[in-house]
Amino acid sequence: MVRTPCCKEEGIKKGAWTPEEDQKLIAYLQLHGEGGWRTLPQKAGLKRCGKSCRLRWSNYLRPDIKRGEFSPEEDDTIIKLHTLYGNKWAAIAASLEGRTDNDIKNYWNTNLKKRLKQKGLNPITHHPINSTDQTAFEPPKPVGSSGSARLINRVASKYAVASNRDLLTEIIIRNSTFIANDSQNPGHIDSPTANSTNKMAAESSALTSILINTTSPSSAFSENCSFYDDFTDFFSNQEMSDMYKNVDSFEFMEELKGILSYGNAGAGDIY
DNA sequence: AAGGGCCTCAACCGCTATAGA
DNA sequence: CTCTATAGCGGTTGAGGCCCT
Repeated sequence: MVRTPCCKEEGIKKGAWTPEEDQKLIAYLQLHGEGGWRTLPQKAGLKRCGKSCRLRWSNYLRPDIKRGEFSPEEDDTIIKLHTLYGNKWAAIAASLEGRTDNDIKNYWNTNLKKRLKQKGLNPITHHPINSTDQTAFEPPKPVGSSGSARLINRVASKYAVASNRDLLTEIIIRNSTFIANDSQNPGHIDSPTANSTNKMAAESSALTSILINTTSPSSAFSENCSFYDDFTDFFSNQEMSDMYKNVDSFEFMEELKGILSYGNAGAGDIY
């Protein structure tokens, strides 16, 4: 399709916008509203292409744009949504009021990506770097699998060596409690078709089974782990999907990483 | 003080999607 | 259905500021 170039005409200014240009654009848009970007520059007295005007407005001048530092809550949201969406900046921006996709993209590339790397996580997959266990570290599936169960698989196979069994037990059970509570939240799951007590019992049972039966943890967790399988007996696909969206895997991961002997996995059993 | 390297982020580029004539 | 204008998206660039030597 042949398109008329929007920014290649003679006399079109490029580069940083001056305060005068901003004022002209704001004044015009306040008077006439958004739209008609192609003819806007001429009408507003700007030597810019329409696209440049639109971007300047939508990324910088719009009154509802939030500027300044990102809060820790926003950081968390971006990281979590990046796990789900990847580099879909517009989708991520939709969940952060006042932030533009450009802002988030820049912030990700300059801050969050580095932060994940420093924590030993691959910023693309969000999985621990240098993992060789592809079974346990497969990319997340958006539907039909439980984030928490999968996470436990990963954590267990990677970090269980030289870990403190009691702490691991406590954390996983707490995480299971969270899931059970979440299932009772009418905003998340349509109806409590499965008894949440049974769910917790199933999870605890699966967990106990894993912990008791695992004597060579690095392979046993991923190869023999029945945790995910047990989950599927008690949760519908929709519930699994909802759980995946809502379980706070990153907090969970961070907590585990702080406690387990991360990066120091030598030979040994869970003790 | 100078200058070189690094970092940040606004802006641009190229492309696709969508609406409407 | 085709074509054009516009909107939107994600990747990339480069100016300017900061920091370190």
